[in-house]
Amino acid sequence: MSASVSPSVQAAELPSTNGKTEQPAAGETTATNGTSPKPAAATPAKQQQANQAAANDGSQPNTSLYVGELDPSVTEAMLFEIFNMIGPVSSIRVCRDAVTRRSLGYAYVNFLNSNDGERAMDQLNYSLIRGRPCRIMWSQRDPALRRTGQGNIFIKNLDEGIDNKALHDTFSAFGNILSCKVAVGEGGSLGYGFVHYETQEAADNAIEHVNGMLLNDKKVYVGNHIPRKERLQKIEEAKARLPTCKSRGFGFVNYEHHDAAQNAVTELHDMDFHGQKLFVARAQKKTEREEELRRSYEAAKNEKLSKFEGVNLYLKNIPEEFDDERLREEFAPFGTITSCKIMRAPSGISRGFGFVCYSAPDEANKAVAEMNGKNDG
DNA sequence: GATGAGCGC
Repeated sequence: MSASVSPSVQAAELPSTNGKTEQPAAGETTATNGTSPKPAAATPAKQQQANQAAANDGSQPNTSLYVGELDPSVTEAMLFEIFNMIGPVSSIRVCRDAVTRRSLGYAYVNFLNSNDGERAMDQLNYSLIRGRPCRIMWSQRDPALRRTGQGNIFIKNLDEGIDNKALHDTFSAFGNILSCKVAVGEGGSLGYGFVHYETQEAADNAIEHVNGMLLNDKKVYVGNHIPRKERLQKIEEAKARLPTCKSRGFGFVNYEHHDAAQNAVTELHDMDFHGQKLFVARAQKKTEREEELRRSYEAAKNEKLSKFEGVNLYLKNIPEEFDDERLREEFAPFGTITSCKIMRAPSGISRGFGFVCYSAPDEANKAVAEMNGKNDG
């Protein structure tokens, strides 16, 4: 025998919302006793067929609701009291475990008249039943839509003041919402939630417009919902691909044939690669590479030396208060100065020596002849 | 920081 409860007694105490005689919503129950009215005709068979047909072709029958997030203590009778205020209810069923009969936390509410479902959705969604906000959706027997996750989005960093209704109101601007919920714990909002749209277009629209925006002064994240399993899997994949230590910025590629290696050097050396100039050259032994670097450093040094040969003057006992400009003024009369520098400590204080470089040796010679040993006074 | 659960007589 079914454990469903006939709500006819409670129903009799409710104010009639439509002036007509209340229909006892006993359609789902097989329990009868001598005093209750005859089990209601509930939804006429034809109406049920029509509803089912409508549900099958994707449109809504407007009369069948799924009511979720119910406390296990919620009964058909309680739901009848609430939903029959909207319009005559034809039947209610709280789904229960077949063995333990414990409530599975959801129920079906069927209305007699079309559009009462819509009104119930508007007026009762997220209302508290036994202290818990219920979540109302259209009854959708075909599980395909729920399984694909199409149009399902995830929102995080929600202000604690944002509840189901507020979340629904914010996100209803982007499309038709099938289901919406803020995750809650003992202390209220957990700061994240879900909005499942009818279409992926609506979801994309919501992501585009709300991701990174302020909601109650908090910058929220909005993205496609990724099931936990998939997410963990992605994290693992990412870990596997990432190096465990920092790259030193160089590596080696071995080709099978010399031609290919040669070609790589020709084509890739100095090429822009992720914003950096790529260095591609024949791989050298460490000692070979060190030798080459030492030689090129030596060459650069020699070039500098020869460049300054005969034109660069070393000066010492430069007055402490001199700056480069003042030094330049002193030495300008003897030729064209190409560079001029007083050496300084990191603190900026003059070290009392420096360099003046002329464009030609005879200029430098003239400066030495005129300035060497000269007192600044 | 965080990625639910869910569809019947």
